[in-house]
Amino acid sequence: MNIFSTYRDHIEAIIEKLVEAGSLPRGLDTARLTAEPPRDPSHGDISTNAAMLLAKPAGMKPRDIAEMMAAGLREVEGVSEVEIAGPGFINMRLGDAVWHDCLKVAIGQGAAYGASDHGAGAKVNVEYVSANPTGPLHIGHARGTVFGDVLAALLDKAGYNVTKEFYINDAGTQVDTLARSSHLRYCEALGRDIGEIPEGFYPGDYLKPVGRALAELHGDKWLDAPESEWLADVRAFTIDAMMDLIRADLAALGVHQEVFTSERKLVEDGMVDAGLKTLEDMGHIYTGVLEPPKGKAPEDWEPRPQTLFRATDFGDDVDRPLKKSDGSWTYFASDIANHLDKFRRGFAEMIDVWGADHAGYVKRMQAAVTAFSAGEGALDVKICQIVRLMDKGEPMKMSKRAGTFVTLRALVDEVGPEVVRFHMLTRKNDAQMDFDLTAVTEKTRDNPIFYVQYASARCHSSRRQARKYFPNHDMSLQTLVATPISCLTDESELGLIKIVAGWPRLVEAAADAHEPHRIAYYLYELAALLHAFWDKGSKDSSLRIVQGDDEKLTMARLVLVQGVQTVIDSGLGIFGIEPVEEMR
RNA sequence: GCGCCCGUAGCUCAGCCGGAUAGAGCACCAGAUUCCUAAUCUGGGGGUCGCAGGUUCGAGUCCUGCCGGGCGCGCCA
Repeated sequence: MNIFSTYRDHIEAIIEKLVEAGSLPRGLDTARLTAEPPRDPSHGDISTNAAMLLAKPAGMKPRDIAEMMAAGLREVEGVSEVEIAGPGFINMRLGDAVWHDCLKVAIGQGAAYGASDHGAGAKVNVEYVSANPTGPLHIGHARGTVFGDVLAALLDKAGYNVTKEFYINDAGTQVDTLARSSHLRYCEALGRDIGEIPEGFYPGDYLKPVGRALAELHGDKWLDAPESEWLADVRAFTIDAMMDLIRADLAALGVHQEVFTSERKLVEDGMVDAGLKTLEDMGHIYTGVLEPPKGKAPEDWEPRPQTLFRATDFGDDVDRPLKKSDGSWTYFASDIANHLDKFRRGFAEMIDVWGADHAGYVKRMQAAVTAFSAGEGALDVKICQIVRLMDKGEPMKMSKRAGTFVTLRALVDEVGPEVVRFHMLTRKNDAQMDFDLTAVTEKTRDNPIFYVQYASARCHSSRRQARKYFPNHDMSLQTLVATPISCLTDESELGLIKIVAGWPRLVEAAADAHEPHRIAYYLYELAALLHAFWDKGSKDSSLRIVQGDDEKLTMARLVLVQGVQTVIDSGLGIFGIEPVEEMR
């Protein structure tokens, strides 16, 4: 149940009645009609723009429409007060009982609270991480990984049918380099002195075990063999090993993706040829010559006829090449096949999470999706800006020599997966952000994850206290749901309840906007209200949660606390974080 | 040269597909504290929302042009 959409329905019904009565003209468009909490709570609980929205098409004054609607709204169950304000806002106040009901519904649903069928089970594909399989994940992957994972969880919560996908870039020249590097380690494992790892090879120690495994499996048959004999086998073996490494890194962060699509396999299975054939049949491919980029022409640039995709027909700036000069497909070509494959698997809605350095690639990919799906498919690309790793307010230099934090795993080991997950979502994805190793583990209000967890701990603490005072009182969820709570009328109590009641709406809005960071801000706000309420109890003991001499009031307050806990559980659940019960 | 992203308080950032006097945290100043604890709370000062136009009942939010910062710009992925 979403209280705001419930009242939006009431508003629409009233408009309909006014139309029937001839007070408003027929055919009014109410798509942009809102029923939302006003920014300033003193204006009421729910505000609607209906009168202002309808004024022009109806040819009437906003305030006249507002007057008519206000009369109707006053009759709606649960509405205690209706006011017309400003240029024609209609502000409603709801009776306490409405909010009390919301609270009961919330705790009754537990951690599932906020889940809805908003997405109507529509299939959505979220592709994220998608790193080159050439080594362990590094710090730069952290943000996009967490972002994609939590966005997927958020969409799932909002009622979409979500698939979490990893696209393996295993078809380019970089995996040949990987194979050669791996072969070097294989030689090393067989006792050959390889000296320093030469330029142009991957130097990481993580290839040593791969070399040893190759030696064990294949003996010395590739020791002095020409590359053509071992490259494919070594490459396949090493990519598998790297993917195991990456999957382990992801698991350490709490990330588990379901589908891993191999670029190489797409190419080998002929998916790229078939996909591009589709585009060609639609007339979106031609052979032409591109202009050199202005201002920054490559030195060896020379005009050359190429196989091009008509990206300019779909909003891109220039047409994009699909084939390299050696005749093989470009990365873009196989990525088209990748997205076409997803589309054919039933995903009309696709979301890709990319790093900032890929921003220039967005338009062409969206153009391609629009082209091959004839406008039926939609691709949203979420660009995650870079994260500056800091320590005590100073940027950390990340050279491989000095840096112990170049790998994602090292970061997770240092501060814990939950801190990484939460902190990466405390900013909009397209804003740059800092990750301060010291600050994220500090126990202060400045550290959002701590602040929220502290609120969770206080909720549990109050229950523990209550049990001490009333050891015989059943405090199960069933009992709490049946507990009378009409005594919760203090402003701070109702404020908390309203935030709890607003949770389903927030989940829907965050899901629609593909903006998981809104969850973090909401939880922070909820925590702030709880801490404020808690502190009020130390000034006015009648507001303390646990009232040693008033069992009924204590139980009612526990319902409130349970509501707060429910939202924290639900929100942290989306983040993949376990709420704490105590912080001692 | 072109494209994308960003520009809101001294600092770091929110601002819910245009809405009512622009919000937090940090820092600074002054106070509070029997439940989880000075790890928290209350109050205060502080902003021409980069600049200039435009769209309309109404713009931090949409459009155009500038300024400043970041990223990218055939045969890398």
